[in-house]
Amino acid sequence: MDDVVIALQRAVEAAATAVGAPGTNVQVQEVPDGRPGDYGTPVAFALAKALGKNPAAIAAEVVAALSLPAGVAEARAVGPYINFNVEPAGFVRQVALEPRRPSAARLKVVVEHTSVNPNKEAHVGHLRNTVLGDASARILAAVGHAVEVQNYIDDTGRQAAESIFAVTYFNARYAPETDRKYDHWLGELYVRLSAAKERDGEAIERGVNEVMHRLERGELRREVERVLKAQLETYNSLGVEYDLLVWESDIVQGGLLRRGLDVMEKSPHVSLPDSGKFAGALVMDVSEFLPGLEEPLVVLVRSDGNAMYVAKDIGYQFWKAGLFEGLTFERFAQQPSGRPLYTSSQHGELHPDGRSFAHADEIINVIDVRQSHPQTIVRTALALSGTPEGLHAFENSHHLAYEVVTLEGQAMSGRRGITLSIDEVAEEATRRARAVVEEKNPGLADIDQVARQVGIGALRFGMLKGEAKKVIDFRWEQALSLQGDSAPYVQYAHARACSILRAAAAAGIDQPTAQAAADFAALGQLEVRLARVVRRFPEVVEAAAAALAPHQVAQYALDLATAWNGYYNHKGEDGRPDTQVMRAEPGLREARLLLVDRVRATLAAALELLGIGAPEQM
RNA sequence: GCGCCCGUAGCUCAGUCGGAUAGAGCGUUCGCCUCCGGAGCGAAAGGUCACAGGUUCGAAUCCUGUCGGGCGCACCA
Repeated sequence: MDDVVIALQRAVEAAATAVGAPGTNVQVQEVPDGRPGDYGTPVAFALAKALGKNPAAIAAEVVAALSLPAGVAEARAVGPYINFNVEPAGFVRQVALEPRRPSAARLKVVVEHTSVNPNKEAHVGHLRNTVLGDASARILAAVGHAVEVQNYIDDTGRQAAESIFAVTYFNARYAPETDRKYDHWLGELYVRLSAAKERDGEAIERGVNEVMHRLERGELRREVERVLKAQLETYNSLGVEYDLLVWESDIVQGGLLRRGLDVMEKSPHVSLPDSGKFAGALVMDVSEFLPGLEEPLVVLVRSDGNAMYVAKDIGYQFWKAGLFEGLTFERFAQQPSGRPLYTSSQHGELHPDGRSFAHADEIINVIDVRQSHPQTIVRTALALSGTPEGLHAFENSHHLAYEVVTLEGQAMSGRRGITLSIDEVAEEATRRARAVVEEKNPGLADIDQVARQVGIGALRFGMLKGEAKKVIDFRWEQALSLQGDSAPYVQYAHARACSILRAAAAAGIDQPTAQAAADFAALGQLEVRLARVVRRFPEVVEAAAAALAPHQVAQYALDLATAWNGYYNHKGEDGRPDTQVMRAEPGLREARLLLVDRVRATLAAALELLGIGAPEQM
């Protein structure tokens, strides 16, 4: 059987043709609570204009001309609206047993996220990036894309150099047993070095510069890897995994920078002025694509011969789009789920384990909104390259910009000590969740795991439930809340459904048994309302993927949990519960059970897309 | 100065393509476990959707302007 909404759309279109308005675009939407009907359409408004009659009259006419599709019980004009009631039996049955899937896309999508400087522990601002990127990758994969997650390692930057130099400068030695986690330990040295610049600036400058040169030659890879591994531990503990680490030093040594510049140098927009402000530097004129800029010239290579970050990124983006090769890879680690993590490497191979990287149809860069300007310039370079591939990459690359996370209204700053690490927050979140689980459910077997799922879930959800372009001011009570608009609210709804299904299993009712015995005709309006929300899931996922907006999935999860909780607690006119599942009479019981099972699976799927666990008990 | 983003309940936020009475959570007040999990549910109170014009049968949503706030405009990244 066709999906009801699609069938209704077609039926109304046919009726519109019959009353003299062929080709009308019909939208069918859920009827707001308190109005008659399950689905409805405002199409009469549009027809009124075309046909020169009033909308209510048209609505009546269309109703008369309608031939109702299977599964729809009734159509009626409600003022200018045309509303429909579905047949509960068929509708709920379809929702429960024949879940729709998102339409299958099949593009290669490269998502770059995290990309934290490997010189200190990651903070909650990075958490937002990572969680947003991770959820986006999951959602894109859910609609059928082949997603590759890359994490860019800026190992040749000043920040990495300062941290590494700090170790020798302070003659520090890391003691794994007694010292803090390595990235925290190193981060502290980094801050100390910044402070020491006041009295010993010149020597530190010399030392840092020397380290930078060694980094560029890839000589200090082990040192960088050590911090990186500590950072990855943090992300893995949040349920975040990657496919590939791309090192900036490899981009340079592997020739991506050179090849990118070769392409750019052929562009008529790129020049090497021999006089003026930019004498001796390689500059790109972006005015054609970015008009109105005060300074339309962007430096790619400085007059001293050093490439700007933008130039390296251009090479990297070209490579992502498949304009050229240049990187080789090797296996780096096995991640908790078993998914292998690869890394770029000077002595790797092009196709390790038969894998192939980059060659993206679509490129998504998760990076904070303050980088919008340089991101735009990098993207513009793709267009200015003058190559068809570059133009294609330009059209298919997106900057997923998100606003910053502030701490009590203040911008985070490691140097000023205004910062909050992910590890610290995650630990506290888990601790709080554990206290609640112990109180509510003392005998729970895997309490540690559940506390993690709930605590980390709350944290992730807090980062994802709103739009990316809104600033998040981090506050403990809000970020770690276990009630209200939160992950635990959704998880609780899920656990509640699981509990009913456990009772069913104990009574010997499994899926096939339930399907054989279910009497969907016994269902009513309450089930239709719940099923209506369930039905929406695939379109929500599609929309979230198209808009790169994981918050739409988060909001949906809340909607579904609310609908389910409302159903669960519903009382009839006599004040007694009238939606019980296991205490309902046979037939009705099984039909409700199947719907509850679908609710459970949908809640779990929505949480999964957000990277949040769905414990069966909590 | 130029550019981008934001402004919806006391606070934090939802609100695809313009559609029905603008919805949640937190906080406040009241009610609900002799009923499958009360981390829940129901109800009350709380709104000139920043402001002013415009388009439209219809605007929180689209357009223009104004006012507030944030961010960005390096031979840094």
